[in-house]
Amino acid sequence: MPELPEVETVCRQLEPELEGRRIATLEVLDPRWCRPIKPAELEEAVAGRTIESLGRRGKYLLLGLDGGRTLLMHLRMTGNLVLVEGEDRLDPSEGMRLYEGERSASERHLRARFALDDGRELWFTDPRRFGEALLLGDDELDAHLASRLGIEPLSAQFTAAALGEMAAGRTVPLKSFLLDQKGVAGVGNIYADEALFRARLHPLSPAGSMKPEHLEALRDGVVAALEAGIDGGGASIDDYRDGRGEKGRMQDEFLVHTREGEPCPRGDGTVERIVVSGRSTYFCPACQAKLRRRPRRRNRPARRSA
DNA sequence: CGCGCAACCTGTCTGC
DNA sequence: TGCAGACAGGTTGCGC
Repeated sequence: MPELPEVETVCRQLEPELEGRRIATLEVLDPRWCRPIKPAELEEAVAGRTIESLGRRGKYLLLGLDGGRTLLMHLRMTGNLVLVEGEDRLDPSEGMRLYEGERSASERHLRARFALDDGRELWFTDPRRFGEALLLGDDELDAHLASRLGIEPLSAQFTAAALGEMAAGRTVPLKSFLLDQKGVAGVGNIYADEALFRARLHPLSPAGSMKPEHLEALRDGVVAALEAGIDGGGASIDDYRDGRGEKGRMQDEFLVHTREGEPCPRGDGTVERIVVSGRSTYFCPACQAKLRRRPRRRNRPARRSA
């Protein structure tokens, strides 16, 4: 679920609220949340620390603590990080009335809870339990991230040339290419589809088949898709909630993702769904032309002039 | 090395 | 209504 725009939204909302706050206690309710270390160990290491920053790298959230350590969190498919207070505590996301003693969905799925020094709480909820947290020293942090993540797509380093270097010689479909976090960090299934549509590129085109104009288009498409996601406050297809427990609006703005059978926004054709490396993939076959695999230039016969 | 796919989990929806 | 099966935003590790 949460891709770069969703994580960025949470980050922007919570950073000003959390910066400078002291963590009174941390309670880890699900041991697999912080595996391999034991909940008690993490709770002790985090309690009493002051939050210096909340940042994002790819789809990771980085909670910077005093003492030179960072709590790295990943929401995976269904994780949420929500600041709750007072009455909201019953259920920050649904506003449902509960029977006496009944636990809300958020409470049932609560994996970890930070109590802050101002009485508010930061909840990590996650129905599917894929989400994770890891406490790292600043030196380990860099190595950990560097081995997993490539270029930040909203940074100046993300150029058509850089994209070309990554794609050179690759036969993977463009869709899979975009999903690889070691290339472009933060693009997931939703924004890969949206970026390819914007770039007018077919999801099955081999990554190495892109010419300079395609690389430009893809760079622009990725940036535009991600910025639209951030502007829309993220996409809530199902579980995603922002840092305040609210749904995003981006799901109403999708150009092709989840729009199977609907007319192409450019009016060119009908959106189709295919499966690429196991993931649902939506595109318009009329305006996203499939590129031919680039032939290796070897013994190319001289072209005849017409 | 590059690539595709199953596995990790739970919840929800569809079709019989 | 009940139940089996498919499917879901991500990442990792394994096999080819």
